[in-house]
Amino acid sequence: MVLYTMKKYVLNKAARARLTRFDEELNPQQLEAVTCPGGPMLVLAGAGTGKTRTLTYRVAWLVENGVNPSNILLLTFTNKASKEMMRRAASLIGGDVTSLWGGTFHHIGNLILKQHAHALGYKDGFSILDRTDTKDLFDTCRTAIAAAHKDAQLLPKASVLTDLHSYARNTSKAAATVISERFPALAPNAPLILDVIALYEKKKMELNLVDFDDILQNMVILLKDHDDIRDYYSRRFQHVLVDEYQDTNMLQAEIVAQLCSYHRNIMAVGDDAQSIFSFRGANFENILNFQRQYPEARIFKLTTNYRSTPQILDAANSAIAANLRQFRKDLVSVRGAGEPPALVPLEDVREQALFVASKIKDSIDEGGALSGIAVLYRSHYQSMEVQMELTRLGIPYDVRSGMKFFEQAHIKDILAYLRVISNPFDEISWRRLLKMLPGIGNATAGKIWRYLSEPPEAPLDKLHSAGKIAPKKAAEHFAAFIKCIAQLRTIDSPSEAIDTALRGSYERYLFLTFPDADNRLRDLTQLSQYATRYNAADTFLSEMAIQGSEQPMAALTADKDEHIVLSSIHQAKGLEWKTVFVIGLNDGQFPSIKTGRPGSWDEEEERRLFYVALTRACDELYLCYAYTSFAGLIRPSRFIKDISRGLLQEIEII
DNA sequence: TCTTATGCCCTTTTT
DNA sequence: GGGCATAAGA
Repeated sequence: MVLYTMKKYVLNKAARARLTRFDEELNPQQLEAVTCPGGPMLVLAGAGTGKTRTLTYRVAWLVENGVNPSNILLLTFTNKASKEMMRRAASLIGGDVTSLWGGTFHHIGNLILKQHAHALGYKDGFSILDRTDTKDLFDTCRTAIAAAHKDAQLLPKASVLTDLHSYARNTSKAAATVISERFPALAPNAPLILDVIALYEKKKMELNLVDFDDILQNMVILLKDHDDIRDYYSRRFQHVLVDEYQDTNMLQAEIVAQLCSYHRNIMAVGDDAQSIFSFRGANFENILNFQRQYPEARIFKLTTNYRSTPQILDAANSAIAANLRQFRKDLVSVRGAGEPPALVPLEDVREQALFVASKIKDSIDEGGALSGIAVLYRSHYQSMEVQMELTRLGIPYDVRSGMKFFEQAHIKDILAYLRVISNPFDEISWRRLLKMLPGIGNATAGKIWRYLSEPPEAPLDKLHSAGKIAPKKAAEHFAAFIKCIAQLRTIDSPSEAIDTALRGSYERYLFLTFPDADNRLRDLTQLSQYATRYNAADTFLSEMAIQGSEQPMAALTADKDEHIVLSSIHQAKGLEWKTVFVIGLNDGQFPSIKTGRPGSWDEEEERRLFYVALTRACDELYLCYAYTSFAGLIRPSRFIKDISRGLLQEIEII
């Protein structure tokens, strides 16, 4: 086990002077939470009440009061959020908090797991499966089980199996229970589904692979079953701060409980009305249970909203009021009056795109900042028309939904080269690489993998003789591939490895396969650039898998230009814009088609999502819906009708 | 007959 | 981008 050196943290005089401003810069509610001496605390913070601010000042206050930053753990929903908080905390105290551990559960979990991989039976260089890899592996397991049974076509698709399994693990329930409770339609196939899941778990271990849920589950195992490990980390982290507590699941709540078991200085911040990740096992009842779990907990409430005008806030409060399962807390805006949110009926999605784009154009012409505008929607595909219209008008935008940078085919392809070197048992990546060769499809790739994985020789050592299994058509390409892999084995630097894989074999495939090969090649060159900051492939690969959504490329592309944001509401969480357009507010789209009856649990979650969307806006809010589609007349979202009459202002488009 | 390649649908939300 | 049906190939 690695021991960390604790350096004494000394605060300089200038920093102390800055800190006297705390009571001027925080309201009494925030100040009380920030300066709480310790013990378990739950901060119930409504939308726009300065949650991030409170956490940031808390970090600064702790350090100011002599806590070494390396004894603080800050768990956030995205890595970006924790970096931003750390940066601001550092500037508050005019010191340095870089030794603080901050990031997502998965990020911190990966760091801890690396230290103790052997204790859990992993070999060195395990690969982390991202969302798409997980599905791939489930698909191969599904096919294998299907082949052994006649009625296999009844098996659900890999994506359904992935969700089901993940949900079961995140809620600590048996898969069979989840099937009967949440997927009753699948009940007749339950035995077969359980077989697929069992095979998936077995393969993952054999292939030295770790999926996202493993990271959490392994953390729980390490902390619960290994007294020395729990002792070490729970003593080390004198203060544990958790943001977005309403979106933690069973495993995460358990991890938090274990990590703060020694000092019991836990600060959980959350808002039950913004719990929008229950499909992933998140349970806002963790907030309720907090008081049961820590009976001595102090509760703080933040109810002053600094973000939105009273008109926007009234509409949001009115929208969420229909939810029965919630803590009541009406937020009060301190801002001056503004315009009521606009309700905009439009003929169809095309008109909707035209409206949004022309409004944005007007705003720019009047000198408005692009960075103050966002278009939010329920599902990624709803953004397409708006994207087209913005492109036509030459308005720069950044899309934050759909495929992640690291989930794109060409990125995954090139990383597969590095992955088989780092973890030669990575069947997923082997198959991916093999299928790129002409004439090799699923079946042949499977044959070659079975040959490679046969002991006693290691897969990488057997590769040179695997060409004989491939069809003649692939011979030339296969030889080049073998040569490329051999070359890669001698390279440590991930950046150099990417270049080698590109030149040695991938570039040819890229131009033969993708019409937009130029763009993709540019991405890969940038990826290689980015990789120069890592000197070992496995750290590079695991970071890439875990921080998938962060898109570090965006920062590198030097695209510092102003742009508007198109985002799913889920990804917009925690953010704010001066002007917000919420589009596609039609029943069937939002709430989505699968949503249950009014009053159901599903519907309440969708309504919370709606509430999150409305509360992203500071000054201007547009709620757009279409009244026709290719299918005929469609209805506006039932959530719009929940908002009291008079709070919205209907706009007529001529 | 087993495989690979291709064209045409549709698209929840994600660490 | 993924799933699925179908055409083409070996």
